[in-house]
Amino acid sequence: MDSQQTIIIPVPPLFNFQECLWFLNRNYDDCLHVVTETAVFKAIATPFGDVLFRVGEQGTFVKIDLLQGDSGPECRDYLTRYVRDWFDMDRDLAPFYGYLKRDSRLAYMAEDFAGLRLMGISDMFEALCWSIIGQQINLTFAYKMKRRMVEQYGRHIEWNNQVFHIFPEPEILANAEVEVLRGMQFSQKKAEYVIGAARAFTEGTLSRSLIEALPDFDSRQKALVAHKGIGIWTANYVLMKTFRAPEGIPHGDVGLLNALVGHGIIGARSEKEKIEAFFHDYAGWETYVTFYLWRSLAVKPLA
DNA sequence: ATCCAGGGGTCAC
DNA sequence: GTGACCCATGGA
Repeated sequence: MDSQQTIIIPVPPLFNFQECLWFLNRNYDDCLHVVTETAVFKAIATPFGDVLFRVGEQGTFVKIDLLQGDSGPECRDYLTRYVRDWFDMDRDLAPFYGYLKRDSRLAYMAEDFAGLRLMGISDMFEALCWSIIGQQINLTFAYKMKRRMVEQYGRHIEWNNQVFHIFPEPEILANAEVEVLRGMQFSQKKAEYVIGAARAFTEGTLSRSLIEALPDFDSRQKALVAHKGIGIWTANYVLMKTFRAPEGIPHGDVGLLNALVGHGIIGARSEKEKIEAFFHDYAGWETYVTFYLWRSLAVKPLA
């Protein structure tokens, strides 16, 4: 009985749960999961209904505990795949670490961030909305806006006197009003973009399966950028987080550029050819090195 | 007040 | 395709 509510997954080499957990927490207030010292709680919508689960570590296993919702075998399989994807557990990082260690500027990352995985956002609609919200504003503020939107439009699960939020469905946000989002400090355009994205999903002109069906990175990027409010940065962010496309470099990203300057890889933000050369050296791992550079921007608080 | 923040759209060339 | 310019909304 109890065993049916627990799933264990052997951890792959070069995997460090605590590093991943720390990234999920950082110093931001993400409303879509709750991180403790040893675990992360998350509620999601599944084909089997809303589910609340906890991901922790047990020896050399990642352990998923089902706390609320369907615990049948199909749902457990779904959650297993979900967590494997979320933590990018099926990737062999050895080649990437090979590149890092040959790069004197970034070699320290292979030690300091050892086992950190590129944390994904498997729900493309969520990834898209989040990247629209995050355009050109600081992350602290972006997380606040996301929280207001999720609390207003999303479902939630209550468990142990705590609330766990689920990202809103496109059908709900498609009928949201710009004025309401403006009240949550969305700019006019940002409100229009999010609602527009939700309508594209409900109308079927945009979906994960549509993008997935396209043959290559360029056509996927192109299909995304065709929508209002989605530029290269936003499209590539989605391709990185949802589809895990290695080429999904968030070109022009302020954090990325700051990290490149900070590591002496470029002298100024405008040095486009040096940036290109840098990513050429990490071919196949462009988004991973971007993720690690983002990670380098966040300083771990002293114990 | 000033500059910055995990950009996008428009419009000329 | 590229670059200049404008836009929005807080944070520090």
